[in-house]
Amino acid sequence: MVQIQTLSKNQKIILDIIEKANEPLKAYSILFNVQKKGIKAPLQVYRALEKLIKLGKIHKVESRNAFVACKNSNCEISKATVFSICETCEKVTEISNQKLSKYLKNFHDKTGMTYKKYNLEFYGLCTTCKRS
Amino acid sequence: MVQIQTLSKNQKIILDIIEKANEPLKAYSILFNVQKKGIKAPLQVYRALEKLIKLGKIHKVESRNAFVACKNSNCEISKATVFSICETCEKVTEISNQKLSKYLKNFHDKTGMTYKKYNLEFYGLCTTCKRS
DNA sequence: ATAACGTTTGTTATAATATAACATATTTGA
DNA sequence: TCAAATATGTTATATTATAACAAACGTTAT
Repeated sequence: MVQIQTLSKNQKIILDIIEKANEPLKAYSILFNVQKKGIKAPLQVYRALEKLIKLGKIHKVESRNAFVACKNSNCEISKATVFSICETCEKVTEISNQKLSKYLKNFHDKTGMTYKKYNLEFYGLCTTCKRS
Repeated sequence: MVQIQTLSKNQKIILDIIEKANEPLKAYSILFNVQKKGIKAPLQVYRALEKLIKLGKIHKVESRNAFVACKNSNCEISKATVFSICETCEKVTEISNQKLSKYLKNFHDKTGMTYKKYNLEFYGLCTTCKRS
């Protein structure tokens, strides 16, 4: 049975804000932005974020404690994320590279551990910051 | 000139605890453990952690806000980390795989961004937890 | 030796990030 | 239609991390 997931009110509001932002958003900055829409408490934000992550609509950029909309797998549940992060301007880009994905999906270490998902973050200098 | 880095008192104390632990340690759990040694404030811990990371002696497991000793590059500054994390027992292992390291070191995306370092975290089930 | 510099320490206060616990409402599905 | 699952609202609190300032220490060049 195909599950068509409809988002709840809070989830829609929060996804909308994250999608419209062109940078990763922090939970409390999201909270600030949605207070006029009736979402008053951190927990309401965190609960929506949790669900949106589970659905693959957004990702958490772990090293930055920030959240970005998924640009790659349209509406699919994505458990494999790769980001490039500029350490100067903090610009974050989700990388979609088939070869890399395939390589990582098939990676297995000596221990025989099964990997269900991964998160890879590259840190460096973006082309703009490299110039200046 | 080769710089032989000697650690300061606090740095030694904190590195010692992290090295002796067989699991990632949280900053405040480290703090609790070193209070008998005179380290009383969070900032003292965080400052030592920051330095130890810079020296490559320890790594931060970003998704867990926890710190582990570097098992791989003995005393070298390590900017390329790969961890496997069991989502059930939370066991964390640093992975040292030459092929993977080489692959990631040479990776470059379309944008031309220069990567100085990366952090990769695999999540899954370790062999022990798989059995039960 | 000592001045100058960078690093480390100690300390208090506070900011930023995230979850617990409980009551109620809403949606979904057999 | 009623039971189960999901979502909401709310208050309180836990956890993680940094700001700001003053003092001590360590290294190096004179």
